Amino acid sequence: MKLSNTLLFRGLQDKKIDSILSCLNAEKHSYKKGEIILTEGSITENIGIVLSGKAMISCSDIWGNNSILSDIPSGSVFGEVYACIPGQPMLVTVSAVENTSILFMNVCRVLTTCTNACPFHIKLVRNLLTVCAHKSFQLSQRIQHTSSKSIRGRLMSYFSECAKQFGSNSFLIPYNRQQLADYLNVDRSTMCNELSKMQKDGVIEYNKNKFLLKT
Amino acid sequence: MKLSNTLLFRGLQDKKIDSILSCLNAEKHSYKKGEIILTEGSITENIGIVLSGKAMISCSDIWGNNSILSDIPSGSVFGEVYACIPGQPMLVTVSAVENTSILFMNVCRVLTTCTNACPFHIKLVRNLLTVCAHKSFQLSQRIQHTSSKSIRGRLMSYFSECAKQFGSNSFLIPYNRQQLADYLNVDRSTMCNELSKMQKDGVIEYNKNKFLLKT
DNA sequence: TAAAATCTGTTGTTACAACAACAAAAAGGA
DNA sequence: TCCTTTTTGTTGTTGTAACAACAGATTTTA
Repeated sequence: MKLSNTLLFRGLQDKKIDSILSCLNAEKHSYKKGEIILTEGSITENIGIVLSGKAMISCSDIWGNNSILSDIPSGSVFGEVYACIPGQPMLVTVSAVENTSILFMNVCRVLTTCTNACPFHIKLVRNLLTVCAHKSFQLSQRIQHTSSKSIRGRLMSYFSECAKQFGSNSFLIPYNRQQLADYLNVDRSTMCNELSKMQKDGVIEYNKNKFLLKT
Repeated sequence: MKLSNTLLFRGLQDKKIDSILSCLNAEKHSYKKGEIILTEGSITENIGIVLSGKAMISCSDIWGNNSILSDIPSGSVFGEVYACIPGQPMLVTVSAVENTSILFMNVCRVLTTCTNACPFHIKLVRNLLTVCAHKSFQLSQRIQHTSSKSIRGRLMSYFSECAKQFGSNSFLIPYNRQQLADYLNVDRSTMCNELSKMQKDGVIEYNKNKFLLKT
């Protein structure tokens, strides 16, 4: 993953990025599939950016129900919310969906006023704002997808968005069945059942992670 | 509502705020209880700040189910996500819960790079980042509160947060019953029923909007 | 202060989603 | 290749939440 291609570093040249990285004490870490990257309840002032692999943000209640808030593909950022609200313990857990390498950065310097107003820092703050807005937007979407009472309604809401984003009625989803169920906050087996029905009803077709939304 | 007391203008002096307002073409508008302020599907590059009254963010699906994402008390900001993602149509509707006056500001200037890097603009961008992070955090919380399968679980999750925020087991909630149900994504009557049961069970006590969480 | 409108609480019925338990298929390792 | 593990799909049962319909309480306003 090239950093200059990410939302966070968009518009910054490689040289500048390097100097920013050292300024922010960037550190690389690796995680195996399933490992926890940031734990619920912990406090962090670092943001992370996924260099390779994939992570996800989730939370679970006292009964062990697991909810996925969003996936974090390569190039995406996490922890920015908590970095921007110093001292706020995390409500969520970030974990590696596959073997993943992460670049952590301490963004305090960029956020506190004491910084010398160098144009790259300012650019970075603006980018961070964009990233934060996108995250917020994603969460709104997730809330929308889980607002329907019925499983079919939730699936359709999610699939509609996928189709829109892919620009095609045929698309891949980044989740397996259990993860999709956790994202939509429903029971996996019941959801599988509903998917079959939808296929029978001619609403969708699917094969593994590839779905076709029939109009 | 004094602007210098808001998160968005924190740390800026009244004089500076005035000059920023004129720079951002700030305009005041008034809305009657129930009126829609921003409609789902529309495009805006303005952010709004509630000067007096109260608003809320909601969305509704094709069946007419209404979901409340968050309330916007006096002094709070809305629309910042869409202002930061130019061209993105709104997924949600903002409406006035009571008679409300709103100050709209066009923040494009602050966001685009062409701005002269005056320190007040930079401060404003940083504040906007904080606001955006808070909004994201609020949405995470809402997702958590609706992740339980049971109504009681959802209520307890929400009440726990309220108690924590108030710093007391006794607290006021900003929603009436219908709104609370829409926030927690459950049926109002069933929720009322559950509230009674919880009171019978000695878990909570309540009177109108005042709740007591018994440990 | 009476009437209207809104909000809250209650009950019974019904539908649908959770759950458990298992079978089949696919992926991963030895 | 076979064996193990993980993932996906199926079925039946059960519980719980949605829904409808209404009564009582509270607020609004004429």
